[in-house]
Amino acid sequence: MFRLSRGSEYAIRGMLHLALQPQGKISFIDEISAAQKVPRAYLAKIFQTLTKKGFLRSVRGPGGGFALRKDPAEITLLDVIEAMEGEISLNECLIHAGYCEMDSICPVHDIWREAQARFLEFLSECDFSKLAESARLKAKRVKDAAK
Amino acid sequence: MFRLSRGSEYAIRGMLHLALQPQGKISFIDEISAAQKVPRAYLAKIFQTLTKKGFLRSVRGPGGGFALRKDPAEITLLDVIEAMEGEISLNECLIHAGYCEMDSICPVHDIWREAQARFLEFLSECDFSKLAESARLKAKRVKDAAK
DNA sequence: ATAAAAAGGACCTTTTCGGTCTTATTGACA
DNA sequence: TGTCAATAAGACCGAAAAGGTCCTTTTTAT
Ligand code: FES
Ligand code: FES
Repeated sequence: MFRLSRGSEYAIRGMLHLALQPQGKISFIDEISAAQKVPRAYLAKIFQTLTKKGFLRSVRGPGGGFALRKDPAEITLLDVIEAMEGEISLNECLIHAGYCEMDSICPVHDIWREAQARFLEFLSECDFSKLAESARLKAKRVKDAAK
Repeated sequence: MFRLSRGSEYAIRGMLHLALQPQGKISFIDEISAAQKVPRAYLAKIFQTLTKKGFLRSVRGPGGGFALRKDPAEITLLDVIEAMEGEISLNECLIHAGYCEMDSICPVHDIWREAQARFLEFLSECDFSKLAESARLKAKRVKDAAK
């Protein structure tokens, strides 16, 4: 179906939520899953893997929760998506050179490579400080319009 | 996993095979599936749907087979992929406006829309006459190198 | 000690993928 | 007219992935 997984989407929404908090603030899963409308248990699992991958800092025990481990500007959309889905390749043939015996003949190969490169580049240009910024702008616009 | 389906790949390889034949030449499934290393029965099914979608012309009975129905230059990669996978949208939220209640707030939405637009544009710029052309070039290069 | 959090992992249902197989049709040709 | 070579149509299937749930363990603030 060629669609990003829900897991990635949830991960991104969750991280964005954290990026919008005051720096270093610990939020807990319940709050985030409610705010972002993501199933609690699922989000918990997602945050576990994001923690293992080094994007989040987790604190256990009462008052515990999650916060970003890195500067939002240091985390790109691509990073998060790859953390969730593994390395992205549009096509089996792109996974490792040599997988496809037709490499040297098949002209579609080059198209995939180029399309993928552009796509990844675009995603890697988008970091969470930018996302947070534009989320704030959007929220403001909505508020202003309501007045 | 964010990968194009094999179905699309096979479809593209099959169409490319046809695009490389002299115009109007009828090829049969057996020949194509052997040349492109695609399971015969599967390719047959794929060609059925490509026929229904108007990309191929099919001829039944002895000596029957398939040929392109349109000028190769009139068929783009995007056309074929969409024929196989349905309309592409990177994200559930992009399928129809209004699906996602967070449209007006979520900043990721715009990123998806843009990324998708670029991706689709790229694929729609690649038609089968170009592909055939570069396939011929590649084949020639391989042959020359073998000398 | 208690309770509030995350960590870890087993398990589960539904959907999609990537096919196969069987049974029609169709039509060229002997 | 019968036979055979081809596609058409569609039922069916196993494996994998998506998208979760649930339960137990560990940590830790109070
Ligand atoms: S089929 Fe492998 S690169 Fe085209
Ligand atoms: S969550 Fe729907 S657009 Fe971002």
